Amino acid sequence: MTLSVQKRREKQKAELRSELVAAAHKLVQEEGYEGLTIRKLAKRVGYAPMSVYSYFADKQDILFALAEDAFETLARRIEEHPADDPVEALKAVMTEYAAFGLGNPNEYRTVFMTEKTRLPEGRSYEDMEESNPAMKVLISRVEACVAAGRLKGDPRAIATMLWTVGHGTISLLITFPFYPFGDPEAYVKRMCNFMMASLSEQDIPPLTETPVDC
Amino acid sequence: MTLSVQKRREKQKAELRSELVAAAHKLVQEEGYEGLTIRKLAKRVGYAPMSVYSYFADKQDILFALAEDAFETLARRIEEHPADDPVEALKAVMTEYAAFGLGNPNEYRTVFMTEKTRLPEGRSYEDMEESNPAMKVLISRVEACVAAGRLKGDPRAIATMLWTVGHGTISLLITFPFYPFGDPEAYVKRMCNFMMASLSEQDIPPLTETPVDC
DNA sequence: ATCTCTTTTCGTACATGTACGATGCAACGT
DNA sequence: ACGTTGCATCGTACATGTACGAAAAGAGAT
Repeated sequence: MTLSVQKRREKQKAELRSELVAAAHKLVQEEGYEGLTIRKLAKRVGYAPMSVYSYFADKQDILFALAEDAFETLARRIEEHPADDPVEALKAVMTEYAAFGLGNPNEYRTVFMTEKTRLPEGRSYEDMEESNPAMKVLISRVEACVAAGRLKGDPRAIATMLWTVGHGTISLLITFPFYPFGDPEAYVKRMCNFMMASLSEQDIPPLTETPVDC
Repeated sequence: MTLSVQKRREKQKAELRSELVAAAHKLVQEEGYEGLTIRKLAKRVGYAPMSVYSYFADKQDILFALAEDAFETLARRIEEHPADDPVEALKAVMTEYAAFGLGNPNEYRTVFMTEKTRLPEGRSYEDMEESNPAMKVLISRVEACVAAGRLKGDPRAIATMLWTVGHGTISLLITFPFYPFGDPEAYVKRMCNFMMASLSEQDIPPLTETPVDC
């Protein structure tokens, strides 16, 4: 029964890992994001500091795990959102996404604004789409708009452009809170409406490998 | 001559500071961005590590100083750019800006993607516009487009929206190089052209403090 | 039961940013 | 000339992430 032993080991390891994530979560709740240190986390679960590295490659890996939890909450909130009109449904993705980013700047930052030295255990962008539930629902709602004739063009390209603008909006609002964007929510809605109005009047070609002249 | 003494002191200090910046620059050239440490920098100029803190508040401050140099180069490159048509001149700002960001990801990151705990010695967004030469030229070229009747609406709002999209484009390209945007330059041009086409068909209202419903 | 090999745990050590306070020096008031 | 005051310099110390390798624990073969 070598296999079953292997499995048990892996399950144990996964359990300990999520115990660590839970402890990290609590630590962040109690002492703030910068209060999360390897040593404190280890002490919480009764480990030696270096033992944490049996479960996480480095500190970033822990932060990613925390952020992943948060993003799952986001995906759930998006799904729960009413979606009568396909365009409104798509707008809801962007506004929920923005609300999440503004409400969870640390998590947003670790996922979307930190250097990706190594992609976390995955290998291609497909992992990113798989692992980022928000991206999946974004594409599917773009496809719904295209199917309904409300948008025209390549769904992936449209989704990528929406992502680009949404990310630009959120990350600037996070990084420069003192810049006079005006009301953050109003600015998010402005960009969202602007994009939908603009996209609905153009046929968006697929993303291409070859450079194109101006 | 109390004043002259004061001035001399300040000048000396400024000189030493730029000597430090120069040394930091050389260090980065030679050993890469993460090779820049306070201790190495201090050793280069024959100081004790802690003496560096007489000239910089912290390490971020040094990185900002390095980035400022780089951004001045960017501003110069933009100014040098041919600008027959006002719309083309505006597009040139975005493409040059993007080329700079993609070519100097570290500097771009320190200025636009790191947490702003304390704004560097300044106090309001005006400092940011003053200190960021690229922003100044962006606004002035937007104003030129509005004056020429090629764009309609509030120049600051238009510039901010362009900045938002440009930043989203650059920062995603920097952060997710493996995502299939296609050719980076092509993607930059796509977003640039898309924005100009879209903006030219809408009247952009000023940024507002009050939230607006959808 | 004993030995071997793998995996998990952890002790030690190091580089780094930086807080705190001491030291020395230069300008100034008397 | 002399004490005072302010400031530049720096020595020491600490928290932190983490590399390296040792110790311990567990599984399988004999």
